[in-house]
Amino acid sequence: MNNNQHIQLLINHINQDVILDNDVIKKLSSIIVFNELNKKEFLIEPGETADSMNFIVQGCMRSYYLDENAQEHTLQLGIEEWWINDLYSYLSRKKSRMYVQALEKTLLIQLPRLELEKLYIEVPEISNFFRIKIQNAYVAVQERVIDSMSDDAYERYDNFRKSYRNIEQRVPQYIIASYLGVTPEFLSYLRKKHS
Amino acid sequence: MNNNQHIQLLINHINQDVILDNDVIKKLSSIIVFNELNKKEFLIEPGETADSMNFIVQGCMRSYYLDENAQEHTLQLGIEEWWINDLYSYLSRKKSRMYVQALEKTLLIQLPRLELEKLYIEVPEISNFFRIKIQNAYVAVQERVIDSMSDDAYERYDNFRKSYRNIEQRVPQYIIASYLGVTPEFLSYLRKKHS
DNA sequence: TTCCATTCTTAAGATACCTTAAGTTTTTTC
DNA sequence: GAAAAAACTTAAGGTATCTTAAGAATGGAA
Repeated sequence: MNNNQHIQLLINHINQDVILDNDVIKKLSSIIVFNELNKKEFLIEPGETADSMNFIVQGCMRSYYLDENAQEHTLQLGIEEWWINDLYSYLSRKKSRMYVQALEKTLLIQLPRLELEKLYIEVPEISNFFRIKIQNAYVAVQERVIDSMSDDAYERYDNFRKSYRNIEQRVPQYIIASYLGVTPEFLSYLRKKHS
Repeated sequence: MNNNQHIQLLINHINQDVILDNDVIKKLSSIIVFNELNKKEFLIEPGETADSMNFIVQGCMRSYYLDENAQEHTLQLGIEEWWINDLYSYLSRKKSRMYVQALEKTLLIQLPRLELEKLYIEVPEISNFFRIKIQNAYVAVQERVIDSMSDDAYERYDNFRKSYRNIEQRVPQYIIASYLGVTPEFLSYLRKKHS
């Protein structure tokens, strides 16, 4: 695949929510930065500030943080046509406390914050699109709070498999466990019990 | 207290984040709606759509939802000078699945969405202010996900007391339990054990 | 002031989930 | 293709939290 096809993937994705004309597509294309990450490579590490929106063209990524006991907790997973970021750092412009990492060799389209914000002024559709994305991110996080309070671990795992059918096979189980908030051993036990 | 003093409370609150001149204050004042709720009265119930931003002038409120087993789960608590809402419903304009309820006789200042959005166009400071509030809401929810994965129930209770010192005394313990994600019996047990 | 409803506590027994440790399987590296 | 590293499984024993049920304390209404 060449860069034009990659850009087309992004345009099609955005077109699902708002309509972009050719002029806007040209403007948007002009601020795109491609970034290729190897497996296990970090896009963001604690102390850095997230300064772009990141669209996965090809590959698989996650964001996670380490608690006081150096335990990993995965906050977000993403594959092709998902956005990945530390949205907190991006929005607040403060230093991240998280890692954003490639789980496979991954190709990203990045939209730098400063140039994107200039585009918002000229192109309300782009502004609307990211407003919707940020709303969705809020809803997704709130859903997790709700789930973590009302569901037990197996129900959460079951929900996860339904919502992320394509992701499950590509991600090690210990990372799924760290997303669900259980130990890998307990997830393994649950899988056996319900199989 | 009279309405002008109540409006002043809101203005002072907003002034902590952005600077409003007299002209803006006049415009903002003109869209304010006061709303008084009795104890246990609902501001929002499932099926309704949140159509205003709601600032607590006096009183205490919470938002919660019921899971499949009719268990209450408290998502947000607020007292004087806090905002309370179902932000998901407000932002997405979809029907709420939550209750937003007064825990005491409560006086609100409401800013209707349609008029507020008109103001955003004229007054970027107001738009910025709510952008910051929504960012903060996102961060707060994400903090809860992180806490629920890394802390045990007593740590969460301890964090809650530090963050919401003024709220703890005004809210029944079973509601705090439903915020922390534990049973009231277990919270009672924890309090005794650590006292 | 009394009564009824609401909230809080206590305790016993049950369950979900964790810790540790060891062995097995799969993936990566050279 | 062999060796090393990473990921997964199993199982035993422990801890955190829940369920149920009953009684005690508190608060609101008449």
